[in-house]
Amino acid sequence: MMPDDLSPLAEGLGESLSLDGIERPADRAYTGIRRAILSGILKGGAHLGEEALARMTGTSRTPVREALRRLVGEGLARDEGRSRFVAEFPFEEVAVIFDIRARLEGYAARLAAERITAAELDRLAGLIEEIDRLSGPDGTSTRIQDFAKLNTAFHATVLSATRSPQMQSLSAQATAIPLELIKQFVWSQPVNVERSNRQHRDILDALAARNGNWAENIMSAHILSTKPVRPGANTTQDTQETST
Amino acid sequence: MMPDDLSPLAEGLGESLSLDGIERPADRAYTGIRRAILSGILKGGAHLGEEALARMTGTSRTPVREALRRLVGEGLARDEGRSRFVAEFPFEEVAVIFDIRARLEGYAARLAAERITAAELDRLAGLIEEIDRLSGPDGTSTRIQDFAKLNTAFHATVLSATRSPQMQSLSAQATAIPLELIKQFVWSQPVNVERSNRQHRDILDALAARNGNWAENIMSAHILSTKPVRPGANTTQDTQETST
DNA sequence: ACCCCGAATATTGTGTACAAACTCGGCACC
DNA sequence: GGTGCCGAGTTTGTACACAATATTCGGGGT
Repeated sequence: MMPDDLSPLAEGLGESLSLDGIERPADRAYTGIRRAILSGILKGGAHLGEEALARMTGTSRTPVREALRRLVGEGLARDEGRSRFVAEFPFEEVAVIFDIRARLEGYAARLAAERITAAELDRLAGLIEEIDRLSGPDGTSTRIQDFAKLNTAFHATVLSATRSPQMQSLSAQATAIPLELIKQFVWSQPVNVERSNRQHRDILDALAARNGNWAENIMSAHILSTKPVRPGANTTQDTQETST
Repeated sequence: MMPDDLSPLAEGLGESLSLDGIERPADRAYTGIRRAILSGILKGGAHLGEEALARMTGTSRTPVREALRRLVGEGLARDEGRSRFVAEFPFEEVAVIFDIRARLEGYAARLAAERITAAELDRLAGLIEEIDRLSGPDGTSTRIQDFAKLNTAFHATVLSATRSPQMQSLSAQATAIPLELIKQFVWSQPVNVERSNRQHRDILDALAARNGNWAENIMSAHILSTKPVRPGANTTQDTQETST
């Protein structure tokens, strides 16, 4: 049975990897709006009108509404009165989010150290090698997009090794930040890719050793090492209120 | 001093104060389903049929749908295939959630120590006194419901003192757990109310002293002191993988 | 007897119509 | 000339109708 009803305006931006080839409106609306926010097409503070988003994503208002609810829940959009707006991330807030991630994913690494499987450890090792291959050939940058993908996969693997739905849900929320901000602050320095991967190796070692304390602390340090620095700050102190 | 500070997550057990007596269907659906889950009326693993919930809450499927999305986002419901089910909280997961809360709210206390206002400090002091009055007159228990409300208000005040929407959103999610489980594990021992309030006083002192390190650690300890213990465990070790 | 296939049923997904609430602008009245 | 009220337009909220899909049960075939 072939669905002859291939969506009329199917081209759009959607290059989804849906297994069936079709993509349900709800997903298209959600991923479409989300990507628009994360990529900066929809800027912080922009009004999220349902009608306009429905046109933009090629669906109707119903899927858009549900997408908006989810986005509000994830912190990418905010309710304000009756309508919704793209969440804004002032620098202070981004800094807080990184400190939260340091603690959250640190604890995740602790849990993972107890529960991770050999297969998952292998996968982490594979990802580390892939990242190495990225930074190996041509000097450093230009592949930031690829690095981001592999890096996300690495962290996602650790997260899923916790076997905790709450942990995964909370981390997902804490990780959802417009890339603009990250790129702007962190990934401007190309050296970070190699350092980051060295830390990945340490994390893998800690997990393989089943050393929860080590895993928590190295993961926490890993994330703090990527914490953005306020543009106008040259070197030390200032917003370094973090430690334990 | 109740008017100004209406924290977003103050709805815990709180009864909504419908101004006109009218309540919008969306709210009724959301709070209705949420309370049903938290109170145990809808048990873990129960199927959340939209039609049935619409009848139960006296609305139509549309508000129910949006409520379900939000609940999934909060971790109280889970998607499974096409439909939704009440989230289950095995003991291991509850333990993890408390460890997460210890870190999350601990960091919240650190932030609050930097940003809290005198008015908020006063409010905290007032709440502590109210809790004292609860446990003062008649021995201990029976007022667990009142304690829960004041305790929630205390923590919500600290959270809102962080001025961080993400922190508040994440904590709200980490705090949403069916009360059944908490009561069953933690509040069975009546002594905890007094000890808990002594810790509240310490937290207040740390905040008033603007000592972020102290605040983080005492808050973390406070939450860990209420962490459930596996029913079959008598005394020490076992699931005590937590520390830093 | 068992397996596979198909229809009937139940449940969710989507679109749309309509209602309610808010906004903004103009006009009248003070 | 300023202020307040009222109405048109816009946007969100709610309900319902219909479509699509999963599920279950029954029948027929091997």
